[in-house]
Amino acid sequence: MRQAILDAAIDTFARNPGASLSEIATRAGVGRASLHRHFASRADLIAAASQQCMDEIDAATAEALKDARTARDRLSRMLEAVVPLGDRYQFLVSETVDDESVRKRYEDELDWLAHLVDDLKAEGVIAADAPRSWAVANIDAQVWLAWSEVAAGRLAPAHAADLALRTLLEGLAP
Amino acid sequence: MRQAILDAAIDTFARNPGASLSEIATRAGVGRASLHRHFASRADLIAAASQQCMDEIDAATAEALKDARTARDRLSRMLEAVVPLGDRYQFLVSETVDDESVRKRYEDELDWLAHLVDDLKAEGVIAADAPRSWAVANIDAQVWLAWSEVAAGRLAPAHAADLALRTLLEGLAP
DNA sequence: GAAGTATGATACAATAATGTCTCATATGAT
DNA sequence: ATCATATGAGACATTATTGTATCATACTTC
Repeated sequence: MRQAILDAAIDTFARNPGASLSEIATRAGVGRASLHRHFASRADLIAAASQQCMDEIDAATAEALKDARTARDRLSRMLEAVVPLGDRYQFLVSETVDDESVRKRYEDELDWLAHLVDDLKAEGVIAADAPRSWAVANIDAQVWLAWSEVAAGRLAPAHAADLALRTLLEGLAP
Repeated sequence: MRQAILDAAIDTFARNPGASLSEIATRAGVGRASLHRHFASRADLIAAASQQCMDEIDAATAEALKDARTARDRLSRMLEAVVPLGDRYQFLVSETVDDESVRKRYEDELDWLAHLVDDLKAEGVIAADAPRSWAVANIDAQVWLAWSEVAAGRLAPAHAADLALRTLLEGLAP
């Protein structure tokens, strides 16, 4: 039950940071009193959800990257790991999360991506003239795009990360 | 003043559909009483903002597309017209807007994009094997990406649509 | 300067949301 | 079946938000 509440919170708060706890409880299929039994306050729920999202992303990323040798390898593996967690990302960047340590951690993540972009340029995977922040933003966007197309049933989970990588590097042209 | 309220509403509701009217008023730099003088209720404010966004997008799109001859031309001109209105798009797809006629209009827009994708494939601009919904979602994403990079001052407005088009079709590779 | 209009701050009533608590019922373990 | 625990529904007090209204002050027009 606790996880159902967290999942409902992540999903709902990502799109509406002002959503009521009643709405979260309803979406989780539990009573509001039960929600309060698991999470003493709104802030507690958000903090727990934030922690879970960050832990999941960190674990998936660390596991995926441990054997990566090239920057391109890192990018590919990162996408494989993170696309299934697109909704977790979305929650963390939403206005719901207003915690300084989460902010810091997210900024570290962006920093890591920026360095990855630098390495991709050095390897000639990404064009040297592509604005760095533009490349970072596009990587982030592909994560969410792939996740939401899978969630909508319009894309097979097994192909999502590959398609995101291909679109990111080669675009949609033939 | 009325426009300042609408702009604040569009900007704020896009990210937090549950934002309070006090917050909107503050961001608009007006008193809450003044907000109510212009918009009798929350729903009225949202309806007016929705109408404005749709009108702006429709006008810009119609103007941009009137001389387009190829599908690629249409795409390029659509991006030029719509990137500066990325925040308007974001507002319309947010959970704030819960109006059936707006929903319908947005779906018509997606339908138009899907047909554009078909034409782009027929012209060989987009790969025939690219999933249709994937292409549509990527076009939408590039609008928002370009808009937000410009808003953050990381991208020059004059280059945004071009960069979006290039990234969409050719990706980030050299 | 005078008159008319607009505005922000504030108060108020009504409603919604939050956190706390109780109780009848459901669920799980034995 | 019995007992212990968990749960949802609802009540309650408090806080936040919304819509309405008032008033002193600011602003605009002449």
